[in-house]
Amino acid sequence: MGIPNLLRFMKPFIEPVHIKKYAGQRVGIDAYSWLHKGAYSCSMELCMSPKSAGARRYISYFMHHVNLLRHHKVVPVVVFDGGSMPCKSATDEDRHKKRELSLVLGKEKLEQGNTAAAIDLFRKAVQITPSMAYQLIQILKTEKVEFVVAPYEADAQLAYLATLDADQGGIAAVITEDSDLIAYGCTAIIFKMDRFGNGEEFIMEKILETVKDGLCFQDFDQNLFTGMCILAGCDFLPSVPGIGTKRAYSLISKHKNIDLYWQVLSTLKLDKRYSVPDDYIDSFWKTLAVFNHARVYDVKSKSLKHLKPLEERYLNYLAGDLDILGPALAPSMAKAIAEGRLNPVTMETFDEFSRTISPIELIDTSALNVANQHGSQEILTQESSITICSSEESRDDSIAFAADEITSGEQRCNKGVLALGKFLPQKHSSPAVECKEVKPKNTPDNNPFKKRKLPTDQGKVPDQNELLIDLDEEAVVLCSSLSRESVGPAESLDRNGVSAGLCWPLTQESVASIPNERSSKRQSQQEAFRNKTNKNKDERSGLLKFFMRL
DNA sequence: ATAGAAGGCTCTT
DNA sequence: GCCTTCTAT
Repeated sequence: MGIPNLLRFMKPFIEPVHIKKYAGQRVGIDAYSWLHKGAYSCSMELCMSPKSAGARRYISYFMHHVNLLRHHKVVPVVVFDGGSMPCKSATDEDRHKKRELSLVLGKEKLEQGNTAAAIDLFRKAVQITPSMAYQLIQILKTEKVEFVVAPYEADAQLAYLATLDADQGGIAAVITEDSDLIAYGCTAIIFKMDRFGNGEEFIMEKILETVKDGLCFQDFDQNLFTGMCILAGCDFLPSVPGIGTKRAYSLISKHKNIDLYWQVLSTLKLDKRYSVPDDYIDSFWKTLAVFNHARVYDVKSKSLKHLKPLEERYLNYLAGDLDILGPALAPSMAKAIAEGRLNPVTMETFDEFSRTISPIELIDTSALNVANQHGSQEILTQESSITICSSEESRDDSIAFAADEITSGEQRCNKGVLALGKFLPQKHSSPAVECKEVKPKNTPDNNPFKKRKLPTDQGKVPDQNELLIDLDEEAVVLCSSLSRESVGPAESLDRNGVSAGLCWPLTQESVASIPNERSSKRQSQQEAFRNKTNKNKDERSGLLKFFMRL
């Protein structure tokens, strides 16, 4: 993925950073990278029973990270991939086939009882489907998190947003794992951000002016930098065999002038050591055009734009063939895609039965089982309680868990705390008011946003084991990802049924600040919860309830 | 002998 | 993405 070895090559210019550096600013998120990481935590479930509650752990993972940003006052802007680029289809096919193979092999191993090997293969088989993205989008909507589905590459969309001012919907930096962002000329990128908010920062401006470890990009501009990336190999165009980041760098360094690319490419072609495919030069120009002028969605005009305005000279080497950027889309379509209503691959409306998932569902039922195992004593804390009413299995059980109590100062990720509560008997497995957030017109989706597809026959029937949350006058309902407290508990239980102590990624520092923060914030949170609660109540009429007494 | 590319295995909680 | 092996100088 991305440019092989580019990050290692650029290491001297990449510095540690904490997300709080961007407090008060908008930061873009490459949704795919978090979806993919989150999917590791439930790869088996995603492969074997995509509709189970367990298969949705990737959403919890994602929302945790979103909440980490919010905790640090960073405004997240989530960007999803849209349609696939024609020139990338070879790469995509390849990956897809490997994944399908792993899936088949994984199922075989599972049947043979070799779980370890199966899990291994399922991890390799994990794919991010449009359906997964769509489900996450429903959560983002209820959580009022800004998002946009790119017409094509999310990377291009992110790079575009990074060129805008915040008041125009722009972002100050991008969080991703994909080095393609560098090739797109993104100005500020945070790689490898962990659950505490620590990451590695790449600032384009610094790179272009600093000299370090024998590397000097002072004679480079953005365009040359992108050219170097392409020479080193990218998803759109494999490099000439034998050329990697180092040689790409020296090739560009040696010919730093306007006509450089012609010189670079001809020296390459003349060099007997390398065999340059005949169409390489042509492909090179086209790839450069993609990185420079990819189609992106412009929220202001609600239509497609180019990442950078098209110039005459690019039109030349494209020979007018703009289709390599992906087909142009009518504004109405671009808008529907961007807003997550239209599947960018099939151009069909998302299945109307795709369930709208309440944030509350993020609570994995396994958490309930855990609570059971541990007995209510152990999971009691005085401060708060959450009452959970599960639809089927736990109607008589008397337990729950809640959020709160982030104490132990010595550990940097402290105990997620369980509090008490009890399961309410379930009275209304009622024809629950359906969640009708989306009103599509036609048919089944199952079609991925992009490549990496997986047959996910979407259930038309809600899972039976969803949690139901009831409301109570004196209770404040927490919506799972609305606050630290709310998400903590569910996630703090790992799949072995043990409180994992990872309730919230807190640094020593932020742990120290919590008490004050909490008292001052509690009131407004209560208000917010109440509002939200009432709204949810109306909307979902009794589906999913989750109490917290304060 | 050495630099740089290519290939293999890992990644989550 | 990192670590190891391969290959060309």
